[in-house]
Amino acid sequence: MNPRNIRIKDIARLAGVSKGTVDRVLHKRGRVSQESLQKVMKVLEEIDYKPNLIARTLSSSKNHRIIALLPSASSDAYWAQTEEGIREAEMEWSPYGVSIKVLSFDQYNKESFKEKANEAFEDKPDGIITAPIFYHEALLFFELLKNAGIPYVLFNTHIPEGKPLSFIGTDTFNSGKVGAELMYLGQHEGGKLAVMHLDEDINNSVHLLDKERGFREYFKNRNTLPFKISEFSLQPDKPDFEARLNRVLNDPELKGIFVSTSKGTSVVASYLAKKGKNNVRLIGYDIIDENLKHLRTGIIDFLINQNPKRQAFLGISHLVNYLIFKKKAPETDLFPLEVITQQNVDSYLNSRLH
Amino acid sequence: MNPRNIRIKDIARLAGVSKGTVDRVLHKRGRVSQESLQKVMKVLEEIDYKPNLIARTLSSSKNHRIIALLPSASSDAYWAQTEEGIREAEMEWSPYGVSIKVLSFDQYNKESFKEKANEAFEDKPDGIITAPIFYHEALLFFELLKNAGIPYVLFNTHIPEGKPLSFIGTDTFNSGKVGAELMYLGQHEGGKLAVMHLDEDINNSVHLLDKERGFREYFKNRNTLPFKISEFSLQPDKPDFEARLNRVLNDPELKGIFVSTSKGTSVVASYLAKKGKNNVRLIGYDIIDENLKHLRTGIIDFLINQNPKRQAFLGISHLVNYLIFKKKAPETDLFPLEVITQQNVDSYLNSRLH
DNA sequence: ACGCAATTTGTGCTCGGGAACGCATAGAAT
DNA sequence: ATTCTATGCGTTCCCGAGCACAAATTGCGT
Repeated sequence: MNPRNIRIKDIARLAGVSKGTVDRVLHKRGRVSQESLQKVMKVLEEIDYKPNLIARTLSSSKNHRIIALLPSASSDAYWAQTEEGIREAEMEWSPYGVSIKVLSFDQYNKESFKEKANEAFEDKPDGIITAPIFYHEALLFFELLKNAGIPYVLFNTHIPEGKPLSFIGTDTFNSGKVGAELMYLGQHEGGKLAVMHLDEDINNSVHLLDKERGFREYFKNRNTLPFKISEFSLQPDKPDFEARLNRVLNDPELKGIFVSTSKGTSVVASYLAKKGKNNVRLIGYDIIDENLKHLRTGIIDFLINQNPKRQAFLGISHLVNYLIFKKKAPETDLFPLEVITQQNVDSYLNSRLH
Repeated sequence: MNPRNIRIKDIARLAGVSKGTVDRVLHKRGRVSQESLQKVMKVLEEIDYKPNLIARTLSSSKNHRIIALLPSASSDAYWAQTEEGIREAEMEWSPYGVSIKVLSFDQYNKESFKEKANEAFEDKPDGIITAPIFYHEALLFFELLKNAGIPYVLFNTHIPEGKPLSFIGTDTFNSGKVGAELMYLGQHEGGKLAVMHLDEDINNSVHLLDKERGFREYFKNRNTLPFKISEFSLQPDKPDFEARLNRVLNDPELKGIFVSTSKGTSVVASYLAKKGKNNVRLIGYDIIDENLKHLRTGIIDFLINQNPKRQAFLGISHLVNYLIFKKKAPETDLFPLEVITQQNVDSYLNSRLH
């Protein structure tokens, strides 16, 4: 009310020019004489002008269409949570004229991604958010977007060369280290540990291998290494899957399993539950329903939360802030590596998304 | 651009009235004939009108003054982080004309709170955020605020009877359970456990006792209870403090210590470090610098993160969203109970505030 | 000195919602 | 019958930034 904010009009008055001139100086669009420029600059130096974001936005308040290009939610609870985050973000931002269209592709099929990416591009949206799990195809897509001037935000999988507006995700290498730490906790006698990658193509496994590297790194650092770590890449749809998994689980020396994906975690947990085997420490990823169940029974000992819902939600928020409020998004927004246990899982389920 | 949002003007056109009338209907300020009301209501039922938040806010874009009434940051790293959160929130919201004045009181002195609370009230701000650690004094203060129509948000300590706009904090009871779980982890042989409350007046200890209750509850639920839990309330400024603390720490059967405050955690950690005693599991609260140091050396095994910075930041955000955007804040915003370890602490330090 | 073009500067409208204002009409009070 | 009041309803301006366009000024050449 009283000490009102400084407006362009005020600067104009102080500098003895018109608001049009101040506007041109502020936006560096030239057509200003040296003299006027000096006068305005001088005033700007003295006062702390902060444009009214609300007013600025009002005039350009049109509808903003965002496309979310995601792996299909129907096949995978992880991506279902992602889509939930997208939906919540849409509710949050719809009063600002933001609409979000979700395009789903098959996470095991590059062609499907290419097809949907093309569809997204043809639609000429105002912004795109995607989980670029196919490296090369994504890069080509980004090239298109950049040329068309469509801003895009990545989450889940980082492709720095893609130069996105922003990346939202976790530090996969360190999440492996956290997994290892939790494995080591109060379990120092040594034995065998298994790192498992399930159901994943080589294409999108860079960040899974990062997790494994981190996991191994932790034990490397403690030079008295009592553990033998083996890696297993199994595919549940292959006929020999169960046999191979059994072979790993039946090893009496096996002390722990670290699974690199949320879905893989639930698969392994189910097998352990079926065999009634609770003496192996199981550490995996994410609070998807099936993992939650096994966490409560104690089959799963720890989950590392990648927070897919929040990743998607914040991705949209960064995009919207850029589109509407012209705020620059952080280059990378790395989430904390959240350790989920029986006792704190409910507090995660009950907490709000911001 | 094309499928523009529905505006008041559109509703007016569809209903065959003027926008003034629609406005009156929307805001229920009467002075509308039954006939016009019917027409407008009918249109409103058919379409999904969402007011443009940006435009709505513009007209009332005045300065909003918020007062943050907090324990002094100079004496306590926990409250220093709180103040940081306030400052970051101020930066975030200053483009919207929000200014925040921090009033600090002595966390061990009720009179100091009363004095500052009065000062805050006299200032007639547009909103108040406070950590109401003195129960009765806070209630009186809230009464004042309610009568004056000044909205207030609480964090850290919940006083539901105070009927705040919103409470931001953690579930202290369950955080005790998490502490107990971490204590029990891989440590099942039994022994003695100490719960410590340091440096706290009885006044603001309700939530500390909650933590203790939660801690005990966890062990109560596992009926084969191998641990004997004792409680110690010590005050570092008392002459016998060191002696009493020593007596607890020297017990060879002591297996773990759970400290209920951030400051207390660092005090106990320092003593353990000085004595070179690393065979006792220490679990405490918050990533303040001194705790961080001891976490890295392994003196502290786990920290439960109450996230004071984020609590304050979000408190302000809820208040601002209410004041400016007329969004109703959540009644309670309980944070997840974050488990901090050596390996994930950096990811917390590096992550952004939202 | 004049004309014309190039540059500089100012004006005014837009965005959408909020609300004061003022006009018109109907009914009540004098 | 005339004044007064209450009610209904449309118009208009405001908020502050952005931007198009018109107006004003300068500069240059003849």
